[in-house]
Amino acid sequence: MRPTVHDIAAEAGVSLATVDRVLNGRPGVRQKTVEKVEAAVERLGYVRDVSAANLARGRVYPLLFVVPEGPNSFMRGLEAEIRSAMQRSSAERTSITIETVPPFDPAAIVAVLDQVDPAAVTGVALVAADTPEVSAAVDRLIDKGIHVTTLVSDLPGSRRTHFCGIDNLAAGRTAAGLIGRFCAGRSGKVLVVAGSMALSDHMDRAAGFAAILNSEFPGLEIVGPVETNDDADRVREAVRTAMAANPDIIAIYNLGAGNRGLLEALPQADRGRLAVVVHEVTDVSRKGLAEGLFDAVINQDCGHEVRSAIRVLKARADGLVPLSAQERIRIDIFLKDNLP
Amino acid sequence: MRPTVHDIAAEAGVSLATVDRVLNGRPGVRQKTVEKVEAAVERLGYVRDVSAANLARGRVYPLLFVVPEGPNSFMRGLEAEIRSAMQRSSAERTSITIETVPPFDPAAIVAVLDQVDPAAVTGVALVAADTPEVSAAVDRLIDKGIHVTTLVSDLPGSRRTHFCGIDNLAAGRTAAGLIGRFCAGRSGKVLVVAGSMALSDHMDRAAGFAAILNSEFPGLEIVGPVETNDDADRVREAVRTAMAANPDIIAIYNLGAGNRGLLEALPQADRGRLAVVVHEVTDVSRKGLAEGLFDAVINQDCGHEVRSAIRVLKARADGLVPLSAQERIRIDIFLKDNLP
DNA sequence: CAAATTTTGAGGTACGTAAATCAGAAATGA
DNA sequence: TCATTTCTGATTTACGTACCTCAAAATTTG
Repeated sequence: MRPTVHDIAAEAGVSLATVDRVLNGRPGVRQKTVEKVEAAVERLGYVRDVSAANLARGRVYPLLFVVPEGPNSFMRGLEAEIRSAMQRSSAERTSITIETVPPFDPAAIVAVLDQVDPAAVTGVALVAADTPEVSAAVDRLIDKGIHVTTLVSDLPGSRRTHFCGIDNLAAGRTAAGLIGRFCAGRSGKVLVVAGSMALSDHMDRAAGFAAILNSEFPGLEIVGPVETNDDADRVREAVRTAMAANPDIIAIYNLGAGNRGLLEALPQADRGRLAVVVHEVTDVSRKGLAEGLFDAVINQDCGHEVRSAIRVLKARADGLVPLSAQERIRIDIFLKDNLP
Repeated sequence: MRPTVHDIAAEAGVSLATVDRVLNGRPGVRQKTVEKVEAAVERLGYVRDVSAANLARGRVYPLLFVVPEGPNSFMRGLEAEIRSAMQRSSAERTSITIETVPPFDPAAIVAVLDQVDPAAVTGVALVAADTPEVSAAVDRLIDKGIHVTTLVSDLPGSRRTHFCGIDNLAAGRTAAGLIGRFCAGRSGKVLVVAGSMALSDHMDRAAGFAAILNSEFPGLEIVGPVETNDDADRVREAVRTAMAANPDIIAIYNLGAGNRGLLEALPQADRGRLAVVVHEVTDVSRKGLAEGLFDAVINQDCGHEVRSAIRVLKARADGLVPLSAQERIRIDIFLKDNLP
C-alpha cells in the first residue's frame, strides 16, 4: 500500500499539521523539522495523491486561447481541438475561453492580450506571427504574472513560458529528405511555397528545407519561397506562374496552408514527374494524397498541441516545471498508405 | 459549477442512495425510478468525478504483462515502458507484474497463461506468435473472466478483448509506398526480410507491402520474404546471400527485427543505389539512419501501446468499452531528419 | 526570569463519490 | 385485507489531501 501523509507523520515523529505545512511550503516550521519530514518522505517514497489533492483543493485553472479566425482548415481543426478540451475541462479543473482574432493582424492580438485580467486568467496560449508588438504584449502578460505559451508558431524574441509545437527546422529538413529521395538522383528545381515569412514556423521550415536540400541533394535547386499569406487562390496563381516560368520544376514543397490552390494548379497530366510534399492533414490534403497528387503530408497533431499547452499552463500555475521530454510534439509523416 | 450526485438526487426528487444505486448499477431500483435518475443526469449533464470515485473506491487493478525475453531491442524497449508504467502504477491504481518467456516458444506462453489466478489478476496483455495453442489458452482466460489484450502482434483467431498495436497491413503498405517512391521509376528487385511468418504482424506487413508494390510499382519485384527468426546473424547472412544471388536488388525492406545484421551486411560502397526501409527506432536503426544506410524507419511507439493496454484493461475491468478512436496506435515514419 | 515569539500538536471540516446499514414506504400476492 | 417482498430514504463512514483554528509547547528575546 502506498504511504499517506499519516504514515509520513508517524515516520517523522511529527503531527499531521506539520507534515502538511512542509509538503505545501507553508511557513512556521523549523528547518530541522522540515528536514525530518523530507527524510521521512524520501524513506517511504511518498508521492502526493493528485486526485485526492485536487479534490480537496477544488482549484480551477482559467485559461485563454487566442487563435486566428478565417477559413484556414488547420486553424479550424485547432479550434475544434480546443473546444473538445473545453468539454473535458470540468474533469481537468480547467475553464477555457477562446478568442478568435483576424489573421495576420498583430494589432488585434495585442488588443486582446492587453485586456487580459490577471485575476481572471492564469494562463494564455496563442497563435501569432512573430512581430515585435506581439512579443512586447506577451512580455507584458508575463510581467503581470500570467503564463503564456505560444502554439504552432513560436515568438522566439519574447519571454513566453513555453512553445507548444513541432520543431519546424526539423520539419523542413524532413521535407527536404523526402523530396530529395523522391527525386532519386534526378536534377531540377524545387518550388517552395510559403504563407508568410513573418510566421516563425514558416521561416524555420524554409531554412531547414534549404539546409538539407543544398547540402545533400546538390542536383536540386530551390525556387522561392513564394509568399501567399496562406490564401488558396494566391497559392494556385503562384504555382501556375512558377511552373510556367520554370519548366524544369520537378518538386513542390508547400510549407504553408492553402493546399486547395495547389491541388487546383497541379495538372493531372504532369504527375509522375512531380514530387509534392505539403503540411497538415486536412480534407484537402487527404484528397491530394488519395488522388496521388501529393506524395507526403507532414503533420503536427494539433490535439496533442492543445493538450500539451493545457498541461504546461496548469503545471506552471502550480509552480511546477513541465517535463520537456513529455511535452515534445512529434512530426508525423503521412503517405496515402498510412493515413488514419 | 459541475453537478454532483447531490444535485442529481435533488433534480430527480430521489435520495442520494438511489442515485448511487442507479449510477453504479446496483439492484433494488424500479425501472421508473432508474429513468427519472437517468433523465436528471442527462438534464444536468452530470459526469462522475473520476478522481473522487477512485479515491472512494480504493480499487486496484492487478495486471499481468507477458513478453518475450532475449536480446531483441524492441522487446527490451517494450519491457522498459512496462516498467516505467509500473513506477506510475500506484498513481493509476494498477499493480503490474511482468513475466518474460522464451521467444518463439508457444508452450512457454501457454504455461504462463494457464496458471493465471482469476482472483489475483483482472487483465493480461501479451506478445505472442499466432499459434492455435496460444489462442486456445487466451480463450481459456477469457472464459475465466480475465480480459486479455494482445500487444504488438495480434491473435486474430482468439477471442482476445483487444489488440494494442499498429495496423500492420498499413505499415507494410507504407513501406511499399516509401520504397516505390525512393526508387522513383527505376526497375529491379526488392528484398523482403521477415522474422517469422507465424507472427501475425510480420505476415500482415508482408501482405500489405506486396499488395501496394505489385499494384502501384510494376517495375519492382519482390524477393522473399526470407525468414530469420529476428536473429541478427541470420539477417546478415540472408541479406548477403540474396544480394549475391540477385545483383539487381535495388531496395531492402526488413519488416522484422535483427537490424544489426542488416547494417553489417550493407556494404558502404553500394549505397546510393539501395533504398532501405526497416522497422522500429532502436540504437541500431538510429545508427543506420544517421550513417545514411537506412532511408526510413517505420516505428510503433511502444510506450503508447503499453499505456493503451493499461487503459483498455482497466476500462474493461470496470465494465466499460474503451473508445476505439482514442486507442488507435499510429504508424510513425522517421527519416534521419525528424528523429527525436 | 518573564515576556514575546515562533513552532508544533490536536482536531475539525471539506471535496465528491462509494458503500453500507436500517428503518420505513410502496407495491405485490394470496 | 394482511403478510410478504421489493423499493426507497436517511444517515454514516471512508478514501487522501488541503486548509483552518486554537491551544500548548518550545524557543528566542529583553
